Amino acid sequence: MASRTIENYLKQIYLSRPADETQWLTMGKLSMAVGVTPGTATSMVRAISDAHLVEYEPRAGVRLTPAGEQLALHVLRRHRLIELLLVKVLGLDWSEVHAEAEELEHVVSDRLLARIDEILHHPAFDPHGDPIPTAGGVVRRQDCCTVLDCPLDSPTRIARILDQSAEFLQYVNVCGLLPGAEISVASRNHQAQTVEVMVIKSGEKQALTLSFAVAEKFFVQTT
Amino acid sequence: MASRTIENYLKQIYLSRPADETQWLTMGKLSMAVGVTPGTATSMVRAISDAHLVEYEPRAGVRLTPAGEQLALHVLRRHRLIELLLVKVLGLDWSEVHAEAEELEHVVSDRLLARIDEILHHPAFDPHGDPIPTAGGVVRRQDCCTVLDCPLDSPTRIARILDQSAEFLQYVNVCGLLPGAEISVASRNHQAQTVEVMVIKSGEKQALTLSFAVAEKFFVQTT
DNA sequence: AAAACAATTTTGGGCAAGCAAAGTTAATTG
DNA sequence: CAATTAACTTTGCTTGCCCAAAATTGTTTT
Ligand SMILES: [Mn+2]
Ligand SMILES: [Mn+2]
Ligand SMILES: [Mn+2]
Ligand SMILES: [Mn+2]
Repeated sequence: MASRTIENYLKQIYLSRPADETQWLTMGKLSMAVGVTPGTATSMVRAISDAHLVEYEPRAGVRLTPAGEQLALHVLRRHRLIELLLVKVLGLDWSEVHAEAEELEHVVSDRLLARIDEILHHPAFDPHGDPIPTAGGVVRRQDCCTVLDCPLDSPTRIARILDQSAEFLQYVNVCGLLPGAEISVASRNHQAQTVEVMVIKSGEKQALTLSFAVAEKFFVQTT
Repeated sequence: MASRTIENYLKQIYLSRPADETQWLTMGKLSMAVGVTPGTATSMVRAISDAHLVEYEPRAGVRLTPAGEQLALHVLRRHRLIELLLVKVLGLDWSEVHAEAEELEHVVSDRLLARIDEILHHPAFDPHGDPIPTAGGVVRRQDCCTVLDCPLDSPTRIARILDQSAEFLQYVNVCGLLPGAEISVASRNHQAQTVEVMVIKSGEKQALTLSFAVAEKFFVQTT
C-alpha cells in the first residue's frame, strides 16, 4: 500500500504533467505542487521510482509508469467522488470541499467508495466539472474550449473550472459562473486583455468582465 | 494540533480507563489497546504528558488531564457520529463501520462534523448504542443493566452492545439482537454459565442461549 | 571560452513513531 | 528472607518524511 505521502506525489505528478506526453515533469514544478523543498522531492521521487511507480531521469524529471498512473487515477477518483458527496449529500459549499477531500481521499475504503459512487448514481463529473476516473482507471475526455477561445455571441454552458481555491470559487459563486450556467462571450479586448461575458444571473442577463488569465480557467461547451 | 497517533492514544486511554476513578491505566493495558509494544507506549505517554494531556506516574500508569479528556471525547464524538452517518446515510452495514470510522475520525473537519450532526438531527447514540459526546464534550450517561443482571421475564429493549468486532456484530445481526430489539431474559443457569433469552425475530418469538461472557456485552433498558 | 545563472542533487541533520532486547522494579512465592 | 516472576522502562536502532545549505550541472550571457 502506498503511503499518503506517495499518493499525494503520484496525484500531483499526474495533475502537473506537461501537455506534451514526451516531456518530463521537472523537480521544481513537482516540489512546488506538493509543497516541499526541491531536495525533498528528488529523494521522494527516487524512492517512488524504486517501487516502479514512476520513471526518474536525473536533471530531466519524472513521469508516471502505467502502474503509477493507475494509482494516481484511483486517488483522483476518490478525491472527486468525495467532493461530490460533500456537496450533494452533506450540503457543504463547493468552495470548501477541495481542502476537505484532500485529506479524506487517503482514508476512504474501497467499500465505502463503492457506496458513494452508487448513491451519486455513478457520476462523471465532480462539483468543479473535473472528470471522475472510472473504477477501472479510465478518464472520459471531454474536448471543449475556454471562455478565451470559444466563438463569440453563441450560447454556451460552463462545463469546468480550473481553480480549486476557496476564495476564487466564492467569487465565481457570486457571479453565477458555476458549472452548468449558460453564458455567451460578447467581446474580447486584446489590448486590455479582457473578455466581456453575458451571464443569466437570477433570471436577468448580466454583463461581466474577466481578464484573459481568469477567462482561461473557464471551460465551456456549446449548447 | 494533536497528531493522529496522539488522538488514538488519548481515545484508548479514555476507553480503557479503569472503572475506579482513583486508579491508573497501566502501560500493559494501554499498549495492548493501542497495538504497540509496551516500550513504545511508555515513551509516547511520556511525550503526551509533556503536553499536559495526561498525568504519568512511572510504574503506576497514566490518567487523562481535563484537557486530554476533552480531546479524547472530541475524537470519540467524531468516531461515533461518523459511524452513524455511514449506517444511516451511506448504507454501510453496522458491522463494518467501526474500522472505517477508526481512520475517518482523524481527518473530518469541524465544519463537516457539524453538517453530519445536523443531517442526523443531533443524535445521542451511535449504531452500537454508544453515547455520542456533545460538541461541548459532555457524555450523557444512561445507567442500565446487562442481560446478565437484569430482572427475569420482564420485557426489555437492547440499548447498547459492548463489542465492535465485525464477526461478532454479524452474528448479533443474524440473531436479531440489535439495539432497539425487544427481548426478555427467560432464565439463567449458573452452573452452565448460560442465559436463555427470548427475542422477537421477524414476527415470531425465538429462544436463544448465550454464555455469561457474551450476555454481559448486551446492555438493556426496561421498557 | 569564460563567467554567471538557474535548476537540481547531495549532504548532513531533525523529528515522530515504531520494535527488540536488555535492564529495573515490585510483587509473589517458596 | 531470598528467589522467582511479571510488568515496566531504558537503550539502541530503523524507517519515513522533511529542511537548509553546499555542491554540481547544464544553459545562457558576455
Ligand atoms: Mn491529499
Ligand atoms: Mn474538484
Ligand atoms: Mn483512529
Ligand atoms: Mn460504535
